[in-house]
Amino acid sequence: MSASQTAIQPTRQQDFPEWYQQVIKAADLAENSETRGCMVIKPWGYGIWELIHQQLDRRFKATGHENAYFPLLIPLSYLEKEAEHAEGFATECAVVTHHRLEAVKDDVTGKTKMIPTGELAEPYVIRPTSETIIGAAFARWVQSYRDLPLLINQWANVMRWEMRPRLFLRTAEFLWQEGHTAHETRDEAIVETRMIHQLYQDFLRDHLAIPVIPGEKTENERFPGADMTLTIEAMVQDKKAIQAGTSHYLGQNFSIAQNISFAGRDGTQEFAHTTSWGVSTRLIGTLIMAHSDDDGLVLPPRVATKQVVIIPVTPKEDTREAVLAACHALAETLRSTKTYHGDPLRVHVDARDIQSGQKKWEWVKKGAPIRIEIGPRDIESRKVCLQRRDQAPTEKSFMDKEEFIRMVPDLLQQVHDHLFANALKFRNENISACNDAEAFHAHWSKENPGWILTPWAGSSEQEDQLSKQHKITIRCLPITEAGLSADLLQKVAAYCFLTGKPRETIAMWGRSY
RNA sequence: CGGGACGUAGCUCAGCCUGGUAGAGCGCCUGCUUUGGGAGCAGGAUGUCGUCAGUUCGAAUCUGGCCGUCCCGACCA
Repeated sequence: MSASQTAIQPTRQQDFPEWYQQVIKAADLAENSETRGCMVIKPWGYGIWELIHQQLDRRFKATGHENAYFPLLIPLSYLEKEAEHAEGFATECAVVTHHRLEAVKDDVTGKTKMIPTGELAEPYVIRPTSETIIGAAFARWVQSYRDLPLLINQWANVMRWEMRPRLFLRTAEFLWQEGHTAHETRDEAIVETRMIHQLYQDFLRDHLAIPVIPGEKTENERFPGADMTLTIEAMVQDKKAIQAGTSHYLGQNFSIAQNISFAGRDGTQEFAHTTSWGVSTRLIGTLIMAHSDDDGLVLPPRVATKQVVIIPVTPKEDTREAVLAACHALAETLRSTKTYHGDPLRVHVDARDIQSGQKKWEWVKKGAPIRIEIGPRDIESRKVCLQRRDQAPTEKSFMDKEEFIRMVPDLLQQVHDHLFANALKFRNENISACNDAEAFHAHWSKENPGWILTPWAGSSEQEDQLSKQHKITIRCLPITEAGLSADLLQKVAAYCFLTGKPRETIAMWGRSY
């Protein structure tokens, strides 16, 4: 392969969706399975999820939540209880209708086929989300205001029969966490909804190096059955939006439908206020699209299963043993003495008997944050050859070994900060204010136009009409204290150009995945 | 779910129009050479041609159903 070529083809510029798929393949993250719309998550991809899981789980527990597990199959009648919710998920539910198979021999071909039999009296829906079945449990568990708040999280798989699957971003089955909480008052439930919203923002910033715009969904875009949906919106490198996490205040809709009621402080029966919130393996798709480049995956250090990869360079047979020993010794020192954000460093020595150039490119494509090469000359000079994934693959620097050991956590943090800064800069460059109809329509005639902010006082119908016309949505009504610069916000006019009315909110529009 | 394209070796694809039971490149294995770089040469292995049926003496090739993938649309917290 010639040196001028990128490791991934096509490039982001040439064909972004195809580039995305090629990165997943080159980094060995996941593949399509025989089962329609479902993915096989391979070890390098699953490792990212394990780290996301582990690190988010700590935050959930630190804020008082406990994990539990509920059934995969939900009685159809449960789903029917909340009408809006049922309607919202109706078109993407997989349904289990039988409970056994019968072997039937085909007289013509002689082959045995398994035929479903034993039809169920009541079908089960494979959970698309668990509000209803967890709500049913909550109804039993909550008797008194003393049982509240009830703060539960579940790590699980869910199934939504999507028409157009895309690895990680939209698959028929995906992994996620779903938090479900019940509270005594509206205020407490809203505090919870907002707290998790903030937790997600912090997590994406501090762990995935992804800046997000936090905001509220419009009624059109809300979770079916919710009174309020808060979202975090990430911009990826083709300037589209990805809804990366949501936190819903469900009001008393589900508690009334499912009778989650309790004896209040004054002895009267009251309905609980519930919330739900989740992030999924979609985060992996988001981080791929946010950070990766034309040479493959770029992993933020905290979710890299191998943060430092040491590549022995063994040009001569007689120094081979010494080089390998030095590599293993360095790895062991790093593992046992250094930490990054409280976790022991994850260090890997790639001692495979293949050419070191090939190894290097493999780790470039897999996105290892730091690569270290050690050869006979480096041992002699007590240096290491340092390469960072946030820099060009050809870039290298030599560093005193002791200094490197001391500096590793800082270097990882530099990689993280660099990724975040780049993503933030890119996003800020691609959000603008728009205050008149002509500019608004012109904006969406461009292929990759980025997001715009507009004053908004329109109706749901008007929102719907504009969405259909330009294949856009109001990504959110941004929380103005967070995410967006005061400069930019000031540029949004006080009157809605669509209606002529004083603006009620600011709307952020974009195309999305 | 509608419109289009496609499904042949691990990957990318040729062969199909004009039916005679499979090919290339890359990858893989072996050997030699090379060695601060995804190298070179030589040899080798790998396919019930998505699946089920039909037409035929004979199907990767023709016909139909089904399944899947990709693109566009609809749908999508």
